[in-house]
Amino acid sequence: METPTIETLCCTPLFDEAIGEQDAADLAAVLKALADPVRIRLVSIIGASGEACACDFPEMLGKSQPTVSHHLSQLVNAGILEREQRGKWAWFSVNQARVDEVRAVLG
Amino acid sequence: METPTIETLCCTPLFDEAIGEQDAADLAAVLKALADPVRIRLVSIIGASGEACACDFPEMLGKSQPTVSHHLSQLVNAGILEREQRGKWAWFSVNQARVDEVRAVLG
DNA sequence: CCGACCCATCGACGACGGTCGATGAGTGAT
DNA sequence: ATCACTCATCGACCGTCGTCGATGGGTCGG
Repeated sequence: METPTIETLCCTPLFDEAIGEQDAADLAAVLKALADPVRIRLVSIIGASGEACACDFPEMLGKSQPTVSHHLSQLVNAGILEREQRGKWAWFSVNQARVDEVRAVLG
Repeated sequence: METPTIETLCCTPLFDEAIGEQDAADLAAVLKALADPVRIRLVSIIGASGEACACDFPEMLGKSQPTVSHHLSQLVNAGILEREQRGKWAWFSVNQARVDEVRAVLG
């Protein structure tokens, strides 16, 4: 060995990797879907109400209808919301299992 | 009243607001700090190791030193990591209380 | 069949975020 | 004092994201 100096003493005992690179990317994707004020309020309102149709959100949130639709899509794609079409209206509910999944990883 | 038609039947019983607008913004800020693959791996490694100095991260993560420093700052600003200077080295540890805070909101 | 309504998609724009090379402040050893 | 080393900050680049107006596909009532 070539004369080990002080820098080899810094931090050798480091857990190599607690979470895999792929798992980290997957978790980041879900968290990114939640990391927006509008989307948090959407999940909060829908969760508290059990289910809700999209028609009320633009006024409640002060956002345009396309913007709300965009956010709802993000949440559905991330598996956080479920979407169900009822005639003219689109109804949404929270996929609690998915939320619990995230909570579990943080523990 | 002006002849209530079918659209008034859509979704009147809606919880007005489960989470405040300000609280939503605050929570979004913390989640945004976590919503990145590199930062998740950082928190994971540091959490599993108890504490860790910044010197090993560039090689472990395959990212440049400025990039790692940038991500560590984000996490410290969000209150997720604690920073402690020890001579030349900067040591980081996980603020578990902050993480539990997030977990609690998701429940 | 036609008009009204709900909602997703598209296109565009401005703002934000991750990344890196270069630089500088601070520390410790010689 | 000088040098080597660690790490934060700066400036720049470019991709991503939140937002909205306009458009279009579906659904219901008349």
